[in-house]
Amino acid sequence: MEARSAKLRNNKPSKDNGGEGRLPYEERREHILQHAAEFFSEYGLTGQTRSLAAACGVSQRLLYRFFPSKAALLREVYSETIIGPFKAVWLAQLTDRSKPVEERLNQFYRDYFRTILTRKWLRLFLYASLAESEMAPDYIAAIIKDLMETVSRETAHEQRVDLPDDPALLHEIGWTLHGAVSHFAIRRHLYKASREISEDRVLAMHIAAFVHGFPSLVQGAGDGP
Amino acid sequence: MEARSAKLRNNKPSKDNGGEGRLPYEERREHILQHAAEFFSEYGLTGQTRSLAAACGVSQRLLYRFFPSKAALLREVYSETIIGPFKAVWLAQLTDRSKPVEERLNQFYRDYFRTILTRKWLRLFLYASLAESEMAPDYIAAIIKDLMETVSRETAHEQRVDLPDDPALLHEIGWTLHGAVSHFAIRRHLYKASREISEDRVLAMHIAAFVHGFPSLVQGAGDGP
DNA sequence: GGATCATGTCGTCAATTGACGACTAAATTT
DNA sequence: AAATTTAGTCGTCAATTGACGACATGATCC
Repeated sequence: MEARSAKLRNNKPSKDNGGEGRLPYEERREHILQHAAEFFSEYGLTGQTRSLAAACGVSQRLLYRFFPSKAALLREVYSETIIGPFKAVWLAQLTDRSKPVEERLNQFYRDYFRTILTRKWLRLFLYASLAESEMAPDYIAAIIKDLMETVSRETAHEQRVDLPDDPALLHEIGWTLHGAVSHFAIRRHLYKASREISEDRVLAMHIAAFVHGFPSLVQGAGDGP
Repeated sequence: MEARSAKLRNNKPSKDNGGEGRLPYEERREHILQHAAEFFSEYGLTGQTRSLAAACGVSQRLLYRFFPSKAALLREVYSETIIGPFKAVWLAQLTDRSKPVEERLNQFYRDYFRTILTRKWLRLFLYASLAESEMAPDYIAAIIKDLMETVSRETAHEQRVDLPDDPALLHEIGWTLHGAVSHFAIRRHLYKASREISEDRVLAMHIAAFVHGFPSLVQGAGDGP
C-alpha cells in the first residue's frame, strides 16, 4: 500500500500528507472526497480549497484535476456522505411483525443513530440545509416521509389504535419520535451536552414513551380544528 | 432620550436604503444591529460586511464606527438576538400549580415557539453552534437545564410519579418534549416542511403525548444500567 | 455666518480565495 | 532507454474581503 518513495524533495506538504505517495486516479479521488467530507463538515461549506488541500496533503491545484469547481466537489460530497448511508433494509426491518414494535424501533434507531446521525453527517446536513443549497433534500424528505408513515402504522397496528386519515397528521405523529431522536443527536454532537446516560438508554426511553404513550398521542392529535 | 426633533428633511435618501437619512449614534447602531441579525441569520456568519452594509443602506466603512471588527459585531448580534429574548417569567408561569400542567405547558410552548424558535433565532443559533464560536452558549445551556428540570418536576407532581434521583436522567426526560418541539421548529423553519397542520395543534399533540405518556416515560427511563 | 463636532462616504491596502496555464516527475509502454 | 502517458506542483490572475486613513457633509452652538 505504501510506495514510500522517499523523494522528500517537495517542500510543500510540510505535514504528514495522506502518508501515501502517488495514487491512481480513482483512489486519489476517493481519498479527497473522504477528507472533503470531514473538512466541510467541520469548517462549513465556505471552507477554503487551500485548507482542504492541506488537509488532504496535496496541492490545491490537484483538486481541480478531479472536480471542475468547488461547487461540484461539494455536490459529490453531499450525495456520497449525506444520501449514501441511507439503507433500504430499514423499511423491511420495521415491518417485520414477528417482533414487537418496541424491539423493532430500538433496533432501527440504534442503527440509524450510529449510521446517519453522526457528527459528520449532522454538521454537513445542517450546513447544507442552512445554505439552502438545493442539494436534493427532496430525496431525503421522501425517505423520511416513508419512515414516519411506517413507524406510525406499525405502532398503531400493534397498539390497536385507529390512525387519522390525514397523511400530514400521520407524519406529525411519526415526527414525535423521530424529531426527539434527531434532536438528541444534535444535542450530543453539536452542543456540548453531557453524556452521562448511554445513548442506547436514551433511545430506549424515547421509544418506550412513544410506544406506550401512543394512544394518548393519537388522541391528542385527533382533536382540535 | 429621543429628541425626535421633527426635522423632516430626511426623505431624500436617493435610494431605498434604510429609508432614513442621518441618524443619531444610538439609533444608527441599533438599526445596524437589527439588519445584521437578519443578515447573518440568512447568509451565515461568513456573510460579508459589504453586503451587510448594502442591506443596511449605509457605506461599509460606517460599520466600523460602531464596532471595532466583524467579530465584535457578531458578538453583539448574538447576545442581543439569541440571549436577549429569553424571559424570566417562564419559570414562574410553569410552576403556577393553580392550573393543570398541560395548560401551563401549552401556554409556555406557544410563547416559546413564537418568541425563541423563530426562523431568525434558529438559523443564527445553528450557525453559531456549528462555528463553535464560543459565544457564551453556557448561559443558554443553564437556562434550558432549569426549564427541563421544572417541566419534569411539575409534570411528575401532577401525575404523582416518582422521579429518578439522577439529575442527568431528569434532564433527558424533559428533553423528550423540548427536543421534539425544537426539532419541530427546525423542520418548519429550516427544511421546507409542510404546514398543513397548525403549529398550535402540533404543539398540543406533543404536549399531550408527553403529559399522558409520562408514567411510561419515567418507567422507561428507570430501567437499564 | 462661521466655528465645531458628529454623521457618513471614498478610495485603498494587504491578505484571501477560486480557478487555471505551464511545468515537473513518476509510472508505463514501446 | 527513449517515448508517452499520468499524477502532481508552482506560480499567478482577478475578484473578494476585512480594515482603515482621509475627506466630505450636515447639525448645532456662539
